[in-house]
Amino acid sequence: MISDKTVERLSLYRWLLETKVDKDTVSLFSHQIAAMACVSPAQLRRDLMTTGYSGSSTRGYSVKELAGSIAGVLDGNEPAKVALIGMGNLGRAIVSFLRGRRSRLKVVATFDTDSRKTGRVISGCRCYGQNRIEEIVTREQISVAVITVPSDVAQKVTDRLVNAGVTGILNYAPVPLRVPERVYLENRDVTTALEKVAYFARKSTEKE
Amino acid sequence: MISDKTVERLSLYRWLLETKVDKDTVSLFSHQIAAMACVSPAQLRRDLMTTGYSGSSTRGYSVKELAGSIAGVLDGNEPAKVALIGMGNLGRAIVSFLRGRRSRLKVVATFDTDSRKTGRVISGCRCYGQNRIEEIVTREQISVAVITVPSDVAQKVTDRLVNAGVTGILNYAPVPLRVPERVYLENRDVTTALEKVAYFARKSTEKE
DNA sequence: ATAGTGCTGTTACTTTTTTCACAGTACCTG
DNA sequence: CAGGTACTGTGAAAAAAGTAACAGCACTAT
Repeated sequence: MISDKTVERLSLYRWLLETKVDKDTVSLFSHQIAAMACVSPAQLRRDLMTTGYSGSSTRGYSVKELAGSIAGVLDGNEPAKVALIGMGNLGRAIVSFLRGRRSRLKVVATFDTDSRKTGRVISGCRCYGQNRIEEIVTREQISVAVITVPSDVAQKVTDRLVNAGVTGILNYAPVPLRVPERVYLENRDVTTALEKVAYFARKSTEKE
Repeated sequence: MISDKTVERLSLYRWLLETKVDKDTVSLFSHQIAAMACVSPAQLRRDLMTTGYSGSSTRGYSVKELAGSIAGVLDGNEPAKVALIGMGNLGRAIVSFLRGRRSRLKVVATFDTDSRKTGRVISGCRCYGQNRIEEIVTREQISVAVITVPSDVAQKVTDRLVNAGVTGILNYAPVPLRVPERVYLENRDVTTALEKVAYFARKSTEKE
């Protein structure tokens, strides 16, 4: 099993290869990719081990082949279907951000309780009432959910999503969620992140 | 020096103590707080060691005192000043999310290049032109910045912020940023996070 | 050809983070 | 007031993550 952090970096490497490399650059050395990703060359090579792809000692890694190799690890046969629950400011921002991005991830449904939003297409994606979570998630075989609802309903929404078959959750609500072992959960609370940054920012200035 | 992860969890504990505990609950045991935070009791106790605060073996931790003790570690004398650069959808969402939150972090300025936004107050915060970053950051002694600009200008904006004295950066642009040693950087790319979740979601369903 | 170069893949090591386990403690009970 | 209980604080062990180091390779230059 590939680790958390490695998967994250693989995703980054691929993105760099696909978007930040000249079209006429055929191959790159580990230290070049590592520099772009701001990691050590050793770390990069170690991460790439998990993909099974081998570079050449004189030419480095073929940009195209490496990207394909990473894709082979990260991607499934078809794009993962994603639901987003809670079309507040943050929810809308994320949906529109994800639109126009690469299509390995497809936001196929959004949900809200506000009847002014439900039934309409917002940021290019159909918004359903939250009472239809089970129905739509099951029907569309959605496996990934992004939670951007207020924190007091986040656990309830989560339980319903998990029940309906979701196995990965990206949580932006500032509350820890309880999920079964088999469900992968990533928390992205803005406040906590900012407090952490502020703490280290302060420590950094205090030292001088 | 307290670690990354510990600081994050301390921030979470405090939030739980302040918002998720009955006003008439005077004290809690480690396993109770740990359950709320979805961590192990041992982890919680170890984290609390860094604050120097001690609980009682029969009563547990005083809610009020513990929160105060965590604050003593996390907070500086005055609230940290925060700037947010890039008032697109995501930037506005974050600013309005942070407003009405607790005031240990104060978003004192936002920046954008769009002249329809600059000079106005958006989501309760004054928006300046990006050409004034140095001026305002220096004048207001802003130490923390949130970056929500398009990825192609993120590095340039970062360099200017760092130059103007920012020592902590929360980066939402999907690009790795190069910062000097002394500056703390936290990346929060949405796409990468989603790809990671999708990967583990898929692994989870594949196993069955 | 052959020596030299500069890379890769991988193993061994170091550091960081988490978990375990238990001595010590304050209270409660009869 | 002795024995029991359920907790805390923390050293020690384990696990995870990152770094260093180097053998081996493919090519270049002479």
